[in-house]
Amino acid sequence: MARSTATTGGQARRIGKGVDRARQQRGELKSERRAAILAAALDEFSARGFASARLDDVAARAGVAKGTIYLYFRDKESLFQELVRAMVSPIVGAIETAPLRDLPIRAVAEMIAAVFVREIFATRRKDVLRLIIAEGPRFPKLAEFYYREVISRVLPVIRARLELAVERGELARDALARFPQLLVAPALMAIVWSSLFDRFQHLDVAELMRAHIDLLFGERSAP
Amino acid sequence: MARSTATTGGQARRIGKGVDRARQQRGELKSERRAAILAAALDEFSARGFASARLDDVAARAGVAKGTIYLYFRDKESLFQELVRAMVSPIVGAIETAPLRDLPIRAVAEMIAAVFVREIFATRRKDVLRLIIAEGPRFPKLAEFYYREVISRVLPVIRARLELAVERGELARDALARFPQLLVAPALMAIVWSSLFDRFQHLDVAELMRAHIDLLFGERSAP
Amino acid sequence: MARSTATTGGQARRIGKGVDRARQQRGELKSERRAAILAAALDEFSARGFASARLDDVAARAGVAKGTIYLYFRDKESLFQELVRAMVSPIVGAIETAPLRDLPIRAVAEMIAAVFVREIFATRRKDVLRLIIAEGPRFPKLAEFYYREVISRVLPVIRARLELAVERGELARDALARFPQLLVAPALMAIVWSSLFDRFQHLDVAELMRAHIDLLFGERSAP
Amino acid sequence: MARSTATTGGQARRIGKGVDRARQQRGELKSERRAAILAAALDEFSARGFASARLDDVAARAGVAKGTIYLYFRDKESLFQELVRAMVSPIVGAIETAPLRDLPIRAVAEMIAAVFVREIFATRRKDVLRLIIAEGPRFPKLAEFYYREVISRVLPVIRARLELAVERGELARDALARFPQLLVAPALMAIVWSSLFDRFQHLDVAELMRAHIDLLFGERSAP
DNA sequence: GATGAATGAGGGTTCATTCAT
DNA sequence: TATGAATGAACCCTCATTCAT
Repeated sequence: MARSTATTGGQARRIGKGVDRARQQRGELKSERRAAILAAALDEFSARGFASARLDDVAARAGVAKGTIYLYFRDKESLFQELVRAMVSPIVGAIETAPLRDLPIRAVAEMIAAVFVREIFATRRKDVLRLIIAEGPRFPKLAEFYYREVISRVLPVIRARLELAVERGELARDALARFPQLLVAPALMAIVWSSLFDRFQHLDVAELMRAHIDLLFGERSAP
Repeated sequence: MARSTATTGGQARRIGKGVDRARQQRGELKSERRAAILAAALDEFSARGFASARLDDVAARAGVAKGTIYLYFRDKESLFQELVRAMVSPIVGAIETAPLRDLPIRAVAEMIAAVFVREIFATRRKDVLRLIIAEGPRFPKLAEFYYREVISRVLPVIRARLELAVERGELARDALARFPQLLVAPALMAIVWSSLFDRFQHLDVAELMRAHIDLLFGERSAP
Repeated sequence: MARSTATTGGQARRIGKGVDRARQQRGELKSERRAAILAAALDEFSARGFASARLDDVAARAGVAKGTIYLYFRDKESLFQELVRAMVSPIVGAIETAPLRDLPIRAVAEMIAAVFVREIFATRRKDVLRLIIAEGPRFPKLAEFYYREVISRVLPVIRARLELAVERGELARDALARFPQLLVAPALMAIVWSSLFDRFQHLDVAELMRAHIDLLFGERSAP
Repeated sequence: MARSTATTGGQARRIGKGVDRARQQRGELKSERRAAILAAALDEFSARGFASARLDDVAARAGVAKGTIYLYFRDKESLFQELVRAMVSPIVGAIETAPLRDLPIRAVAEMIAAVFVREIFATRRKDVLRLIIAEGPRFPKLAEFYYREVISRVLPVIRARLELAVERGELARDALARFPQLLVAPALMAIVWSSLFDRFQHLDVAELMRAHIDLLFGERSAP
């Protein structure tokens, strides 16, 4: 969140005027504030849901006045949408650009599982996904955004690789290629389970994903 | 929903006076009203979520006055909880009492899938599950109820049968027995996908479940 | 405003049941409440203008809770529009149905002046007119309503009578017939003057109107 | 608007140094900014009324930052008052210093009408008058200012001339002398009508004023 | 039991004003 | 002097809940 300091600090290194430093600091302050509001919004929306979250609380948590939120976001819904966008957008590239063709299909699945566990389940993005699942039906634009930016970009790539695996004989059946959703269903289960039932019965998500892959591709080789 | 008729009819069996008939009719009326309110609540909660649903709309849809809701339910949250209870409770028995031991493990899985598609996905219970997924984090009691009444009763039964399958050699691996969640993850995917993305890309849920079972147990035999 | 009591009392005379009396009283209460809110709104809008008037104050003045206003009016603007309509509508008939043709033109003018002084200037309608003048430019619908309901119905009647006066030789010039606005301009002056300058210099409006008529039609005959 | 340039230019006449030129230019800039803010304020106040006008919009229209307004005016109300003062003050002199005694009374009335049409109705001053009429009741100081600066200076002059006309036999009646408001009532009508009803029915104000004078003083002589 | 008018606390949003730069 | 980000009081409107009838 405060990484920008280093970045812009590097850019402004040799300028050194007061005015520029002020401008630079103002720019930093602005994006820091924006980030603080987004972080606070994620906390509040996660804890209470969109409708019940109060901008008063978001502002207090972000350490700004209520009106300040409206300097950065048009309204509550806008804040929500931008929060989702900001968290979701960076994640797509990883899979899209991965060299899926050159790995064995099992390694592909393991990579996807690992990315999910490391980049989503272990981070705040898990909460964002939960929000999308929970609020999507009431925010058609949100669901559409997620479909367009994530589902429609990631799923075809996975399906293509699965079809290739069928052609290559890596997979005996085309079931997975026809329903790539089956490959990621356990990830969804992990998110829902953890938010609802983990306090009653802990679910080891990394192990769940491994078991899933074992089921699909046979026992794993020696680690 | 109209099952209550039979129940109260039984109680009033041997009385048969006009007054009692009135009382009986009143009893029927009462439970019909209650059912109407619950049905309307499901519609509204499904469409707008718990926080955004308005009791005004629930009352209008149920054809009663707003105050009447409070004659049957303590408050909005109570209505929500009782709605979930009323819809969830009847479903557990089916699996609990099924003769799982006597069926091949694949047939067990097929039965579970069939029950899900027929009794949940094709009914309003799908919406109830969606509500639990979406609102559970904000209603710990609700999540607990669902865990206690459904998860903790159904999952051990399934797991026991899966463990038996491992013992019997029906299953080569214990992955599914260790994580019976993997067996039902596609059902969760079906519910979430249908509520978020079906308008962009339809998902044939029955076929999804079949493909899932093929993956787990090998190609299906001739029907 | 409380005239409705007599009316409905007459209708319900011979029924005399508690239920009906309750219903009757509820109806009365409703229209009394509505009237109280309208009266309070007139006070507040007059004193502070539309934008600065606070519905909190309207509610307090009417002796109801803030939310109650919304049971009777959609929103603040609606309350304002209905206030104007309720006060303006009853006044048109008087001139429209008066037997203008049978009176000398001077008597017609005196009647109009008398109606203005008695029914508008001496009543709350004066404040309503002031509101229309002040807020009309920001409420095109309001100006249109007033034009349609009052101006376009009253002015042509007056003009027709003035044209008849020219034909009959009652008037030497057609100036007034071409610009009937000139006949009522002093009424406008009275309203504006009284709201702005009366505390500095009192304007005797009845005498102003008489002087106006003297100027137009010559010295008045013995009263 | 740019008259201030001449004024401050006169002060700096004999100095002529660079510094002073800078100071002079700064002075010009200052009063230009002030003028720009006043012009923008007139636009916004006219379009939306005092309470609904936003200083944000005034600043944007004037091409300055919001805070800059507060360098020139104490607060929103102050800006409004000074706007009215700046626009109203210059107009009084014209009538006060006109050689009313030497013109026939009809010519006096024609002059007043001409000044109104040319200097007020055809200019932004019309909007200022409309603002005074609309907002005066909520701004006692404003009404007082206008009464003191305009009404109490212009009306007595007109009245005196009308009384002289009665003495001289130019007027048969003293009605106009007793109520000089009657002379200017059509001007008020013109302003109000144009702001409310002109889109439904256009009013030819010049012709209205001519008809008014015809009514008061008889048919006009050949032009 | 049933009604629905009434309540009033609560929250989203606006905007005049301030002040650090 | 000029800026414009920040503030927070104010206000409209909603809606769960109550209660007289």
